[in-house]
Amino acid sequence: MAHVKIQNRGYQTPEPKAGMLIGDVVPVELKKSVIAATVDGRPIDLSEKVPERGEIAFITIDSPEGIEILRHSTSHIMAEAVQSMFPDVKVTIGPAIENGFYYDFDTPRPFEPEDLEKIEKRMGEIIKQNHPFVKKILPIQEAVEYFKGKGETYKIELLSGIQDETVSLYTQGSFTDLCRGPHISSSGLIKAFKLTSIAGAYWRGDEKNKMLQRVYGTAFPDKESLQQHLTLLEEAKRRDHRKLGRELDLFQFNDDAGAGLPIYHPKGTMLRMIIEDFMKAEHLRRGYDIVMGPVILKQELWERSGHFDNYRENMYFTEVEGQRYGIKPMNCLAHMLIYKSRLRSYRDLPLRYFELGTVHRHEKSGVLHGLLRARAFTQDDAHIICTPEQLIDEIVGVMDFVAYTMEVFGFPYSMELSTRPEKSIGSDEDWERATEALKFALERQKQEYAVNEGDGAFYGPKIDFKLRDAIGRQWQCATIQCDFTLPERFDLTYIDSTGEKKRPVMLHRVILGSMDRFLGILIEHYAGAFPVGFAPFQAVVLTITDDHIPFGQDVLERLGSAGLRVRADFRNEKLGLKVREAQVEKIPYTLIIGKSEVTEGTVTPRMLNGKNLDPMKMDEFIEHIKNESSVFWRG
RNA sequence: GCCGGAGUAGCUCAGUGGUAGAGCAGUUGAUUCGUAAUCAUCAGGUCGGGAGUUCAAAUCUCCCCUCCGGCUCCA
Repeated sequence: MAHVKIQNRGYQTPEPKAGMLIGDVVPVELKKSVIAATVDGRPIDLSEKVPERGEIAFITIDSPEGIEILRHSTSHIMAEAVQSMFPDVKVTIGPAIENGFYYDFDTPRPFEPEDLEKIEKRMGEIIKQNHPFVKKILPIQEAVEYFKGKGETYKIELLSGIQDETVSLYTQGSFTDLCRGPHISSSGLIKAFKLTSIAGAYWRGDEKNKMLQRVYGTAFPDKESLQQHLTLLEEAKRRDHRKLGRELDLFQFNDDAGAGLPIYHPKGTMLRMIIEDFMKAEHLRRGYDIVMGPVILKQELWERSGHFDNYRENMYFTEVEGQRYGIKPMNCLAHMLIYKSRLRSYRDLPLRYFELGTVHRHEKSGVLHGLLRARAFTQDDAHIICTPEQLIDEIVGVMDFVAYTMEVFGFPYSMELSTRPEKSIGSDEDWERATEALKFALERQKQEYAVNEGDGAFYGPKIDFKLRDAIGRQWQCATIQCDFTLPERFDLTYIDSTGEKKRPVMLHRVILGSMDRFLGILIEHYAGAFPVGFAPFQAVVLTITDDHIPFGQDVLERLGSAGLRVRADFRNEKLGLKVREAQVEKIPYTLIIGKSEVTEGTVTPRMLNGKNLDPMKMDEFIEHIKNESSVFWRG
């Protein structure tokens, strides 16, 4: 046993001897929290024998790996509970996922919400019995026979895809599952779990396959962390932009208008306008030209671009006087036509066309989700047309733009490179070149990034940027997509320094992505309490009695003409009510006008945290707002 | 599109086959008030839409629309 090393992190570990199990060498201090181990990084059960050689490390229940194992084991317990309650249910797969686990079942009768409670209760009973998880290794053929006997056809299908000679089965209580492991040693270790929802899910994620019933749940090392997780879910509900959008009177979706088509109310429009104005100014500053294209373009143009073949099922079409038109799902076509409107020299390049372009995409009905997934939305879209030599610098320029914008809005983000998908156009060489360019730019900037194989757009590879919001959720916004195909299809050319006709390359890119979607993210990120910079109203003037209205009127006019977004509440109501309503509306500053303010000629700003600033002159308040508004100030 | 759940007043919700309800919001009136809800008054509904069963449907059945949670897809 001289070759076994135990990573003990300062704990006293028993000397490994022949015949000992991994569980036997766990330091006494860790007995309660260790649920599995690794040998040379390979996960392994505590019930395995200590190996001849290798380095053993322990996985505790509160580590990320430990929690994953705990959840995976809990999914087995759930499958046991389900099968004991509904014997004609076939089991399929049940992995741990981010924040929980699920198990997919093929059941003749769909589960109902009430079933969740019953399953939970049964799971509680099973856990109380504290059955050990027992691993058994057997030849594949024996495993096939075993599951055949049980009628578990999905397991047989899974086995047919496994190349190894042997597989492992785990048994706890009355339930045996095909599983790689590892698992917790005994079901009694599950201290806190909850089943959260039921959903349909296709077998192996393919919509051609049968739809199974998926039960979602989660498990935690202790009750407190489970409660913390449930509180976070509540918090997400509280921030839901669909709810806040209605409460704050920002926008609506209307059955009569159509699903997925946002309608912006005055305050929502103001919010968008402020952000759009900022984006326009920033694009001009960075050498973009602002352009505008029509919403519908002839179908033949979409055929030429490849959208008709590759994107048709997502497009709306219309016919006027026998002429077919496609409603744009992307903004590139008009931009191509602008480029082609005259002969271009290499001296003109790069050309950067920016459009706040409103597009329509026919998204499947089940995927709509407020502003985050709509059928009409406006992109902060640009197409950069440049020489192949300029490509890398242009990509870096966009990356810099994204970095700046994310900083302005206060979002951290990460990056992903997506490569060629199955359904795509263009030559292998072009794809290779484009992918290399993106990779090179990322590496030149020394940026960390993940790779998503096969996840590119149909016309080219892309870099996606994912931002992280206040409660840790990730959202995709910015994207840079390389395109060698559209310049080809539209025969874009420029004259280079030798007088020769050359083919330019093109980048599609967005920074915020969809303005609508970004707005939804902002609403959830700030829980509706927007920073002064882009809050629809920055201040509301409240009078205490009618005597204070004339001065209140002065304040309103003075601040308004200075460029502040301010409104008044001069109603004959008690101050408490007016303060409450301003608070509920989440207006950053409430300016209360009473006797002393009228006499002193000041305003006393109350903030959303309930605290007051010292009374100040109006000019001081204007300056205060100006400073706080940062890049959004346009006064 | 698929699976499950839901749709009752502007909003949040109660109402399981027998006369549609509450709170908030709204109206009108009184109150002139110093930091999260003053009191009273009146009004408000093709119970998502259509068809069917029944003496009788918000309630039962079928079709459609929309929303919610997922799957697939995606900004």
